Amino acid sequence: MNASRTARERVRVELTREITEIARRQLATEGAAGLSLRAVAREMGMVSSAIYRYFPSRDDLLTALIVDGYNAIGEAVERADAACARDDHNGRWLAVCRAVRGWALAHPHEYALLYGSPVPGYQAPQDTVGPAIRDTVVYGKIISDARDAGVLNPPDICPPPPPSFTADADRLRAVMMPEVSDDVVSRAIIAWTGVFGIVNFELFGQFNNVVENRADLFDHNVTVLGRLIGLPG
Amino acid sequence: MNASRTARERVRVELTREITEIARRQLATEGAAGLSLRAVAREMGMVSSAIYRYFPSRDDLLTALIVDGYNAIGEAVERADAACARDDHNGRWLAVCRAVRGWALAHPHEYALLYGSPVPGYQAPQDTVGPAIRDTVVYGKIISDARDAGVLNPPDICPPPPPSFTADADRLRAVMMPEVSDDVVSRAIIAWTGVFGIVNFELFGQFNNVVENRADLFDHNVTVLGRLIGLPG
DNA sequence: AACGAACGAGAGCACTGCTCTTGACACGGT
DNA sequence: ACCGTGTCAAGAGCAGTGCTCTCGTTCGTT
Repeated sequence: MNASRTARERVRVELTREITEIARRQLATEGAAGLSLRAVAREMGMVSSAIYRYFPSRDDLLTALIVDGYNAIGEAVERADAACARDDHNGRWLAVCRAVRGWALAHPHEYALLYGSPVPGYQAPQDTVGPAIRDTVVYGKIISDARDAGVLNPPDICPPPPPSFTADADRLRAVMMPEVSDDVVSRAIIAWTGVFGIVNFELFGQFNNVVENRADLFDHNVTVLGRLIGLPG
Repeated sequence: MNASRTARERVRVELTREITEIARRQLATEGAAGLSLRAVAREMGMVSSAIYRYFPSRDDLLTALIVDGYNAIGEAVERADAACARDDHNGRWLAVCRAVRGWALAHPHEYALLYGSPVPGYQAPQDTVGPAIRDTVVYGKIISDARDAGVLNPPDICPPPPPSFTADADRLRAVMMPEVSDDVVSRAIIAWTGVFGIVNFELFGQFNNVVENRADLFDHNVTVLGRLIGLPG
C-alpha cells in the first residue's frame, strides 16, 4: 500500500523534477520571459496540457524555479563561508561577496529572477521567504561573530541612524544578528545592499563601456564596505 | 510644398508621440512584459499592423520608452540638484539620491526597465547611452565640485584601489569628474551603486517584511555613503 | 473485481508579435 | 487638371503563447 503509493508518487516527483530541470535550462538560455510551458512539454515529449497536472500555472513553475534559485545561491554562499576560518571575519565577508557575484555571473537569468525586476503579475508566495534569506543569514552571522569576538570596530564617520530605525533593527537582530547595535545593523544594510548594487550594475549592463576591470574593483569595493561595517583589515 | 510636407510630417510625429504616450501608460500599469502593440493600437482605434509604420518592432518602441525613461529620471535628478545651493555639496548629494528614489517609487515599472533585469532578447542600441548617464553626470559634478572647493575629505578607513583600476578611473574622470583621485572615484562608484542597490531592494521586494521605515533609513544610509566619499557633514 | 482518482492526449479559446497584400488617399511634377 | 508615386490603414494570416475542457485510459485503493 505504502510501497505502491510511493511508486505512483515516485513517478510524480521524478516528472516534477524533470520539468523544473528542463525549465531551469530554458530559463538559463532564454530568460524568464522565454520560459514556455509548451517548449518544456515538447522537450519532455509530452503535450502542453499535461504539464498542468504538475504545475497548476506557469507562475507556480516560476515559483519553484525561484525557490531553487534562492537555495542555490544560499548554498553557494554557505559553502564559501564554511571554507574560511571561523575567526577570519574579513575573509569570510570577502568570500561570501565573491560567492554572490560568482553565482550571479554563472547564472545571470536566475539571478535576475531573484534580484531583478519582479515578473509582472507574479506575486511571490510566502514559501519563498525561507530560502530567500539563506544568504543573508550567513552574512549576518559573520557580523555577529565579529561582534562577539570583539573585533568589530566601525569607523566613526557618520551620525547614528534615526530612532525610527530601531523597530526594523529589532526585526533583523531577532533573525540574524543578535546584540548588534542599531548603528551596525544600518551599516550592514548599506554594505549588503551595496554588494547587490554592484552586482546588479555589472550584470544589468550599467558598467558597460564604463568599468572593465570588474573583478578587481569588486574585491576592492567590497573590502571598503566591510571596513564600513567595522570588519578588521 | 514644404508646408504640405510638414503637414504630413506633423501628423506623423503627433501619432508617434501618442503611441509612446499610450505605451508608457500601459507600461506603468502592466509592466514591460505586459506592453502589447495590439493593445496600444486598440486604444488608439487603429489596427495593430498600422503601428509598424511608426515603430518597426516592439523592441524599437521599448527603446523609445527607455530613452524617455532615462531622460525623465535624469531630468528629475537635474532639477533636484539645481534647487540646491551650489556649495551645499552634501545637500545636493542628498537631494539627488532622494530624486532617484522618488522617481523610482513614482514610476516603478519604468525604473525596472532601466535598472532592473534587461528585457530578454533586447539589446540596448547605442542611442541610449547619452540619456542613460544624465543622472550620473549630475552626480559626478557634485563630487568634482566638492573636490574643487577643497571640502572633499574621504575618511581614511580602507586601502587604496588596485592599480588596475586606473584605466577605468581615467574613463570616468574624462566624462564626469576630472582631477579626482582613483580612491575617490572608487568610493564614488561604491556610493552610486549603493544608492541603486538600496532602491532596488526596496522596489524589487527584498525589504518586504524586513525594513518598513524606508524613507528614514534611505536618508540615513545615503548620508553615510556621502560621508564615505568624503562629502562634508 | 470494481470503483474512483490521477493521468496524457487532443481540440479549442483568446491572445501575442509580426508579415504580406490590398485598396484608399494625398502629394508633386507635368 | 491630371496622373504617377509614395504613404498609409486595414485585413487576413502565420506561428507561437497560457490555459481550459473533454475524452479515454491507466493506475491504486477499497
